[in-house]
Amino acid sequence: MMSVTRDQMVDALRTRGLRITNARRAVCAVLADSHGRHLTAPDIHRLTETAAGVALDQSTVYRTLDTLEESGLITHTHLGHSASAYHLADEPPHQHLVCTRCGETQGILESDLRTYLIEITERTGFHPDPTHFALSGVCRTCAGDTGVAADAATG
Amino acid sequence: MMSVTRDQMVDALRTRGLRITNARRAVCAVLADSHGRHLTAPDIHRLTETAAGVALDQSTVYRTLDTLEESGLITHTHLGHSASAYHLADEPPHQHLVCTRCGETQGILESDLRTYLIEITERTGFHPDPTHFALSGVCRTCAGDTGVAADAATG
DNA sequence: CTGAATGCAAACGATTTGCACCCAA
DNA sequence: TTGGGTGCAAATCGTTTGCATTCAG
Repeated sequence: MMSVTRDQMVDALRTRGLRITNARRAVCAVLADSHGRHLTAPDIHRLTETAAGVALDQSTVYRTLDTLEESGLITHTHLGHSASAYHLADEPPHQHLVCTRCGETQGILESDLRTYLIEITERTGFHPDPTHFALSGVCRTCAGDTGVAADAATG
Repeated sequence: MMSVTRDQMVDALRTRGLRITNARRAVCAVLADSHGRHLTAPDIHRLTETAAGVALDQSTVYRTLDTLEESGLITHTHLGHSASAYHLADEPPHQHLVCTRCGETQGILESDLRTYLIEITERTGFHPDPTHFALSGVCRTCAGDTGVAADAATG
């Protein structure tokens, strides 16, 4: 299942009447090549130079990410610690689960949370979007390690 | 329904063998007086001077908040934008719902999300703690304003 | 040619840290 | 008395901004 290519992203920008620059090509290339990993802005900044061979200023990276997000090509998620994570918008919507013990992040599809989303709306009238924030807790492995799962305390 | 008082917090610190200082008394006073509002560290810093009449250094505020959190008296939540929010730990555990349109934050009790929590654990083995991160979406009012609720897009 | 993008440098807001000084116990 | 706390100043990290320069269209 191939996701968007760099050229498709670039085309989308062109269609929007935006200019196609080396900076934008490089950032798109890095994101198109991210294979589902969550990259932070500093990550992307590094990778445009390392992987795409284009040295950009950090401000250009941030401005480009804003542009891509406004164009609907990417989204970002708050994982809590430090920088936020950027994804291709064409990945299936999912919520991130961050383990407070080992720090690992896994995803759960938004479609798997149907019951939850409906429950919140019924109780509060609020229509939730679980993709924008992570959810913390204790992952299967860490819970299994100690046999304790109840102390899913704030970390 | 009265929540913890400043003196109860201070006593808890004393019991833990920690020293009782003006700084700690002031921070506890501000928090005990927060009445469920979510205060950021900079808020608390300001309030210790404004409301408690004690001028503290910001680093002292952060160190004190860490101490209170380690002592189990408070918790913090990521609301996404800027600083994180601190609460008394004796408030019933709840997840924050942040509206991407009007910016308002409401809470939903963790106990009301039982189905959700169980569903996630069953599907992934992950034991979630919904209190540490907010959840974004569109609140009842904003959804009603436009009649549109489907575009609960990341904001 | 001309405004949209970029680079650069500096600012910003939240948070952290090293270190000398001070006060609670 | 003494080390746990504090203040101060500076550093760190992510992110933003003002402004002059450059380049895509």
